[in-house]
Amino acid sequence: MKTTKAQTIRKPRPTPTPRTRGDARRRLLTAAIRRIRQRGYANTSVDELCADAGVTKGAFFHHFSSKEALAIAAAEDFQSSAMDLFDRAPHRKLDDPVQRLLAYVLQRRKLLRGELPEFTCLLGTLVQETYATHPAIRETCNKALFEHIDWLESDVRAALARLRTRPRWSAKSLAIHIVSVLQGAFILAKAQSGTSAAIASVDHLHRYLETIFVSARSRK
Amino acid sequence: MKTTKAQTIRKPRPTPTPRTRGDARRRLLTAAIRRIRQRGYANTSVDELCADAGVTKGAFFHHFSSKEALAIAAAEDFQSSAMDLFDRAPHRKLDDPVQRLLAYVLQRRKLLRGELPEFTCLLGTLVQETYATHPAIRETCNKALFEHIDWLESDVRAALARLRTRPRWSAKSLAIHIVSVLQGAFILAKAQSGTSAAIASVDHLHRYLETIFVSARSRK
DNA sequence: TATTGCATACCGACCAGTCGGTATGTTTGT
DNA sequence: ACAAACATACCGACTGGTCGGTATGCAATA
Repeated sequence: MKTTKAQTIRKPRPTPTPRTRGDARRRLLTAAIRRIRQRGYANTSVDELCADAGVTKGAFFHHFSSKEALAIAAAEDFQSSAMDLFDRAPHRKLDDPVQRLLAYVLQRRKLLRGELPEFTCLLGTLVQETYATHPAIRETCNKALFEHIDWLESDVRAALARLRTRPRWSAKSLAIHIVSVLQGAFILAKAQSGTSAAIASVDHLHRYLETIFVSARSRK
Repeated sequence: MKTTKAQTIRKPRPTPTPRTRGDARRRLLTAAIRRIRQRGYANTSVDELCADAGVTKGAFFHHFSSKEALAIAAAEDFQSSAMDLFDRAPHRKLDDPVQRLLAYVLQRRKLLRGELPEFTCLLGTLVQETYATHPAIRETCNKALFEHIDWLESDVRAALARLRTRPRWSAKSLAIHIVSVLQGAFILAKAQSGTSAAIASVDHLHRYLETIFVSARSRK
């Protein structure tokens, strides 16, 4: 097991590595977010991920202790990117919380025009596959999903405050419903290989919100 | 590689197989429907499935040409069982299509009280994981999902006929939305390891249907 | 006795993770 | 100012084990 001479001297120049040093982690995360959304967690191998990211296995296990650890990091990264995307949207500056909510739904509707692996949710994909076998991943996805729900809830709460009569359901339950519809829409889009069903469902969600907050006249 | 005599004579009594002959296919389907819902397609191995079903690999590949073929058969079987379950429910005999729809949603809500691998949808789980890699599975799930949607659509259509004013959206779009909400609810249930979020979402769906078909006074 | 319905043994491909090693900074003692 | 000492980033061959699928045999039924 000591050094065999033949092994010690391998190649004079293994790779000149023209790529910038230090971005392997970022590249792996990006590759994972794309790949897992497209092919699922179990069906994505570490080798594929490395090839995708243009790094080696050594780099992978230098930055992540396991495949599961990468998935967890990817879920967290995905969530923070998503929050950025939705929180920086111009309609966020609207004064009316009802308008903010409706604009959010329309923003998501617009996103459906892109490609499938771009608009689908990593969290939903991941958790569906791993909830029973990888508790740590499940918990991370749950946390991220409810972070988003909480974020929505504050707008729902503000919108509810403008209603004349208090409904029997909570602000949180409606925030949950919004996320639920979106997740379901993604599944139908995958089944269809198209977005017409997803759009139809999101449109109904939009109408539901209008019915609640607009048709029922607001206090203003 | 020809037969070695020592291999030919193995054990005098390999297994008396007390199990009834001829049910291996059924057992494999049942095992697959449970297991894939719980652990996903890629993470379910043929060996596990065989162990679960109490059959051997030989039996597996006698009945199914591949793992993919089993998944397709399981999806079809799952769909026909589900149709049975919902179509034979007592509330199906109600005259009012609106009541039938509301009762359907309540039935699904009630199912959420069971265990996760029992009420979740094999089709949604399967298609999310395989849509990009197994076109045949995707297509089967799509077909099954839209069979269910079509089934719902006929009630929606009948319910719409009772409304005074025709809405701008189609009967099919609402049927799609119903399925979408349910699929989303399953994802949240998996993330939560609980059903409170799923129930909240299904309740909003129920209220939406009421708003459309009940609150808006019907022609009767 | 032929066909169907399994059982057992096995195979090559692939997979997550390891390990010995190198290349490139960064800090520190002099 | 400079080099030794250390730390970080990365490389890629290798391993033990698992996977889907195959080859072959045999027992029960028709």
